[in-house]
Amino acid sequence: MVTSSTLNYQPLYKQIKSLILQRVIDGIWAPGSALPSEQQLAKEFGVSQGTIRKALDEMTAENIFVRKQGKGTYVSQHSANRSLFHFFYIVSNDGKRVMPDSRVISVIRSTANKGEIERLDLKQGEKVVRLKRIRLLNKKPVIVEHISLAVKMFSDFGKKEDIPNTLYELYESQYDVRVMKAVEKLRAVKLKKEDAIHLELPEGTPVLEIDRTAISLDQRPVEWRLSYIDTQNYFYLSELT
Amino acid sequence: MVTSSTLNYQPLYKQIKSLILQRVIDGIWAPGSALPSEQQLAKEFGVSQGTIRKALDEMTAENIFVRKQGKGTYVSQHSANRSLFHFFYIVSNDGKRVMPDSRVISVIRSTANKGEIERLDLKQGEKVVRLKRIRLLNKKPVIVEHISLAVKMFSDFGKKEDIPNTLYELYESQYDVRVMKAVEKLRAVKLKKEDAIHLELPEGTPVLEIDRTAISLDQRPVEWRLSYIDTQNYFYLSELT
DNA sequence: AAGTGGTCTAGACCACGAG
DNA sequence: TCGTGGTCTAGACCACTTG
Repeated sequence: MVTSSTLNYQPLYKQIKSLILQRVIDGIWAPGSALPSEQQLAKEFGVSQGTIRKALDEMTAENIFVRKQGKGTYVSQHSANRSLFHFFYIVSNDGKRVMPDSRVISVIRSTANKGEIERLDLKQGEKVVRLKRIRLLNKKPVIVEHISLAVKMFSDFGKKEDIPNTLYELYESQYDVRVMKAVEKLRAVKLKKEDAIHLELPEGTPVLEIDRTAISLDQRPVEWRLSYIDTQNYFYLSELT
Repeated sequence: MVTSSTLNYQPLYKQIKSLILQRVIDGIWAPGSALPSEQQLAKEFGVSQGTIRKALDEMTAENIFVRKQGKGTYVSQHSANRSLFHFFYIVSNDGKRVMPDSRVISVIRSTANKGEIERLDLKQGEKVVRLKRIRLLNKKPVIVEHISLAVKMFSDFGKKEDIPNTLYELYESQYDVRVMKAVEKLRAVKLKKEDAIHLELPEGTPVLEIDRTAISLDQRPVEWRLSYIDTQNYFYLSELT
């Protein structure tokens, strides 16, 4: 008899991986907290320490966990450092990373437009929150951001809490949504009149447009962010391997 | 007695890794050829198969090797697919990857200018080869590239052989230089007059500038490439994790 | 069937951090 | 000194490729 086992074959450590991932998604281990030790997990799942290790190794490579030798394995959280720098690729001309500041221009609620429906995987008529803000580097406006979120995921966004500099931390702490990945499409465009005011530049100046969709741990689109960047003194850094 | 062993500590598999890397750099295993099996390497280096495996695992992650289950481990080469796509992040508006064609405009030799000295780590007065070419997507010019190479590394570049579409393959096959990494700085700028002619666009059109330095296996800068891209119908794709 | 990479185990020991 | 992650081994077996 031909079994389907050969088709369904998944290495043990991959299976362990999804079991562990599910726990993270379910919030059984909070971001920042330590996991049980490898030995404990091995005992619990009934596999060897090496197998647990291989699962955790892969998840650490995916930035789901952080390991600290001699201490333990931790559920990674978007620390200020990480959310600013790991997803923030704007660098000053001398190559140094810079800490951006931000100022909110507006927060409005509306019905999703075509771009939002597409990128956030919404249905016609669903509601969104739109946040417009500028980001400053060395006190000068450099980026205008247009951010869209689905209301169903972020119902009271901007109503009760202040909007912090690093949004991904807020999504995680207040809405239990963890951004793990982002896809960016870059192009050069002419600065629009409405954005020109905020960047204090003439209309038509070439700016870098970044069309970013942020994806959560469970593969759902979380945020659509359209940024316009003045790259006269800063650039976007990309390292390819 | 306090030994320095604790300071010099390097895991066995790291040591094995550098021994193996040296062989690749020395060309003892040609690109595309198969390595000895893990068991053979283990025997040769006097370690266990698992240790060899860990070394090869890391090097595979670094794109130095390619593994094929049931067949062997191979020294990776820049196949057309890889050099086009792995270092080529321009995608059409519908998200599909496109195969660029290229047309050489000029090849000249000169003394290195300031930018070249800096990026290629040259001394004042050293010679460079400059290649200017356009790249076409669907028969239309989309990219102008200004490429600079150190003459000392690529002495007869452009003299005897035709210049192929995929330069990194040429560097590898003719000059024994393997590009393993590239750093790109992106910004939006106004199209210059000299480039405008080639892209068939008005002077001043916003274009994406990519300032790329390619780095070899042994960490030396190999190539400086300044590209200007018309992003009206194409964009630059960046995936962050 | 033979050979290769891929997985898994059980157990040992090392380096690191904290008490 | 203890507990944690990190390394290493020897040996077994599985899945994939080729003859």
